[in-house]
Amino acid sequence: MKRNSYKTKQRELILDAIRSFDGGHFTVSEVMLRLSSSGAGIAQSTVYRELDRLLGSGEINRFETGGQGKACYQLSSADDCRSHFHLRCTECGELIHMDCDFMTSLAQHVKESHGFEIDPSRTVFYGLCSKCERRRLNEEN
Amino acid sequence: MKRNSYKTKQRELILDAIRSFDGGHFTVSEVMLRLSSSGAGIAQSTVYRELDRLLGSGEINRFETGGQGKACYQLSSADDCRSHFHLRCTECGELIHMDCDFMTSLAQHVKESHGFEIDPSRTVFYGLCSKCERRRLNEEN
DNA sequence: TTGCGTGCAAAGGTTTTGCATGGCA
DNA sequence: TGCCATGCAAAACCTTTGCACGCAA
Repeated sequence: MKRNSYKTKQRELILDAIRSFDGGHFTVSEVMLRLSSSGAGIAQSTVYRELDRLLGSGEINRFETGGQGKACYQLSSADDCRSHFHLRCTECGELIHMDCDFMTSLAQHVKESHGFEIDPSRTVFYGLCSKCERRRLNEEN
Repeated sequence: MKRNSYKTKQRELILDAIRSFDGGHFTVSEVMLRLSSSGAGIAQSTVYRELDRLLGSGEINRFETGGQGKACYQLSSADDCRSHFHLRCTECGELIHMDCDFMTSLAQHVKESHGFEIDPSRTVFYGLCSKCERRRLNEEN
């Protein structure tokens, strides 16, 4: 038997909690919150270890939230993530899915000119969405 | 008198240390190292507070290095930050700085076609560096 | 029975904060 | 003199790790 082979109640509960975010992003503390409000007494270290495992097997993705804050995770889904990139607004937090040929050539360019194989499923562009940029401009006046 | 008004020896020394990185990136601990090797006895909290101040006044930028590691800073210079993106290898963790015109047109495209203003200083591409990819290919055989 | 998984607590590392003292203006 | 800036240490925060016990197979 190798690792990741046991089916335990904790793993089931953690997966349930993760799925309850409906494909959206979540942090460790958010998972903990859902677990404890469901009455499950699961240690934080167990959550961290389980997320590491799911990360390793590709079942979830982890992206960076910026700053020294908490790590942000997301369930990977079949059609998701392989073919497109994500944009996250640093102001309102909205996650935008971007299917775009330009990105394909971007990955190609980075591969050819910089020898780096980009993984779109793990890459998030940070910046300002149009709504927040407009609002910010208005506030400046 | 408002804040940021006093000229102190510590500020001068910290600025000197920052400039000694020659426009390159640096972390708080690296700044501390240079300071202490110069014989300056400056508290870490002072460095943090000074960096916060410089960040607020726009004299330096902070970008996301990924993971829960240390924050990475860089002196802001007019030409630098527009085309400067980062690549992080998910295998070995190496952070690669990529100065590239292609990225400028990328940002332009995303802005025009998707209405999203990318902030290069906060965006990190994740994937495999050439070394790790080669190693992985070798291991598969 | 075997050894992976879990819980608990402590450790680890970076960043923040409180408070008394020091120093610029 | 008035206050901001500093130093020191403790706290806060997220994450990792060590170890003994529990439990799936």
